[in-house]
Amino acid sequence: MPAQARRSQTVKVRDVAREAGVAVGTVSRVLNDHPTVTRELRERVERAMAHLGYEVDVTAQSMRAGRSRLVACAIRDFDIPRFALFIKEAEAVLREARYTLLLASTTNRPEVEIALLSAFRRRRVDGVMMTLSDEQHRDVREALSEAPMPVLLIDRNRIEALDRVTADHRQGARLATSHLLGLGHRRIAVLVGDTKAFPSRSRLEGLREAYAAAGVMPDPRLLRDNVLSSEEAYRATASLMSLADPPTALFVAAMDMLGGCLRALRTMGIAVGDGISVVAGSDSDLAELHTPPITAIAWDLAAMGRHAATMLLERMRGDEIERGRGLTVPTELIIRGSTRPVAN
Amino acid sequence: MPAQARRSQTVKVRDVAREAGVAVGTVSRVLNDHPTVTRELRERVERAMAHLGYEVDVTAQSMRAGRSRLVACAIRDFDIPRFALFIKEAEAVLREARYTLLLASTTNRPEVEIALLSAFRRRRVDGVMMTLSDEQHRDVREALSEAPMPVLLIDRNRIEALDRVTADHRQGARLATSHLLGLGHRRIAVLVGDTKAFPSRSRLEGLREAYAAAGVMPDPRLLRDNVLSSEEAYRATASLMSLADPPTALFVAAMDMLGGCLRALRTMGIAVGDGISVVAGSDSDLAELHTPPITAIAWDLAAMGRHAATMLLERMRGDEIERGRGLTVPTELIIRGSTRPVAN
DNA sequence: CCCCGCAAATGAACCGGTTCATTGACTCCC
DNA sequence: GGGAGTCAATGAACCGGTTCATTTGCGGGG
Repeated sequence: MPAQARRSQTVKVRDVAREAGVAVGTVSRVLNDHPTVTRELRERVERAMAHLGYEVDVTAQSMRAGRSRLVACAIRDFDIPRFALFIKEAEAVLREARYTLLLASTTNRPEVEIALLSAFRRRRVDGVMMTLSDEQHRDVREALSEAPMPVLLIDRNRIEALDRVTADHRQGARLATSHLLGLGHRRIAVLVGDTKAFPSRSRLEGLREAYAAAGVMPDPRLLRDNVLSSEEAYRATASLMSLADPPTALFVAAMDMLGGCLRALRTMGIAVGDGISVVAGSDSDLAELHTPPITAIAWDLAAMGRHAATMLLERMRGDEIERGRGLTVPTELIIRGSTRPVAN
Repeated sequence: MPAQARRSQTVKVRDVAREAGVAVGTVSRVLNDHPTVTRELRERVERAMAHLGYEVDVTAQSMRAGRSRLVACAIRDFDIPRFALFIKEAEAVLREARYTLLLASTTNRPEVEIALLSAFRRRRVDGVMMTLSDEQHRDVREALSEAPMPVLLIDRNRIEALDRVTADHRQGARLATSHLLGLGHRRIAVLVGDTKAFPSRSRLEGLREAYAAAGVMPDPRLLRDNVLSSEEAYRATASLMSLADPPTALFVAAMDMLGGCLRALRTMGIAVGDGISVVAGSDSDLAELHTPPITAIAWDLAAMGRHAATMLLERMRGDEIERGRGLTVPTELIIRGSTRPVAN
């Protein structure tokens, strides 16, 4: 069927109005559940719509209204297994409120974040939830402050004016570190991600607090930051375990990096538990079902997704709420067999 | 700032035209890289845009053009870790082509699939890639055939008119089953997902082919279908292993169900490898790093995502291509320590 | 010098809804 | 009976781009 023919065939409010013998304004009011329509006309219009197979053109509605019923989610990389849960729950909440989710990857680069914000504006997106590669980045902050729609930060907290949903990574890291120190470990290797971002900064804080509480000094040579991929985790672990005086414990304080570390340990023939104590920064089937099972920090990403969507919707509704609300989901340490007293 | 004030402040083509001293048509032609604009005017218009901070309104463009530069992806559940890879790669290809990805979950229900197709039409979405809960569902097929935009099926193949990207699950299942039969296993338990959908059907075909080639009859009492969640996998495994004559091998022929099975085996104190041979239907860190490592079927989901997006874009471009093109990515069996000769 | 042909530029009409000032009908009350 | 008040319904104007029939300008040929 030629596109043109199809095009001219589509049923419009005009056609519905003619069929029902009413004005276009009335059809529009029926469409939008406006209260000032008599039951009789409403029914006539609805019959006409059903009869003609009418479907509103959302692009026309968006153009007129200046909003799109779209909510964008931009994160650094959606190939983080547990993050899918966040998105899944957020989408469910948004769809329930008759919004559609728009998804984009920032690849953790400021210029992409800025370009996406601009694209979202041009699309008249109604709200945005996103991660940031660097909360201090001047141009990103400017783009955020100029954004006409509400923006909610995902696991970021440095921009006071914006709403945010975070996990209590500090607490998790503190628990994990205290646990290891309590088992007598003093040479604890730590892998963290991007220290410009909240989660890693926050974990480092928790780590330091635990050391301070124990009256012990951390060894900076055992810290590896900017570990953002499994391959980097592999290399970092390999290099740490090759030190003259290797660590007795490994704290993988980044999301979804456990696999890379375990691969390195296996390659080097080092046994988890006996050879080295391991704590995973995020829980997973792998951590739970490994032999031995791996002590891990856990938090509820599904709840984060739901809260993020809910808070953003509230903000979009324009309710008079104080700016920069923050919600923090707690973290817990699940102690399993991979962490053992240090051998003397 | 009041929305109304902001609203009236936005810069429009009209304003750019006035500033540059040209007609609105010219501004539009510059925006769309139309060739019949002299370099001088183009530059003047571009300067005016930069000066005024002009941003096109995509909703207006969409309304006029009847298309939105949106591509929708609707899958049954995005909380399938490996699927994130598909989406990630598809999004990258689409963004490269200046399309934005719209994401929705069908929760594997036909009525949701139909509702989403309708919502995509109303939004003038330019293309759709999706899974289907049941390719034979009458109403879904009708909704698909009435869709004005191209639809590409993800790992589904029963609708001849539609393009599709599939994995060769039959091959994977055949290899896995032959491998187990070759090790002497005759009591092989099998978990599959929804047999109304292509992947499970296809795996069952491969399974039967392998049995036929070996001249052995499968035991239907060892088959569990409709295993769609980890919890169901747990229960199915537990029930299979409680049989009077329990299986010697377990073929987890569904995506991402390995965790549930392993949990059940662990709870029952059955050792993978010695106690039972296990094959995973999809590869993962868990399969690779388990002790013993678990034999698994692997395929390239990233490539599937790239191909899906590329094929859909070609179709959207309206190129004269035969309808219903199919692309199949190969599967391979990665043999690891979890599959051993049957104990006699 | 004039006319033709071509290319560049113009701006009104259009896309398909929503909004709101206006009209029309009806009720209520004095 | 008539005027005020209420409420439903009307439809032209509008949202912000794009398109295309028309105009303008310019070079070249006769």
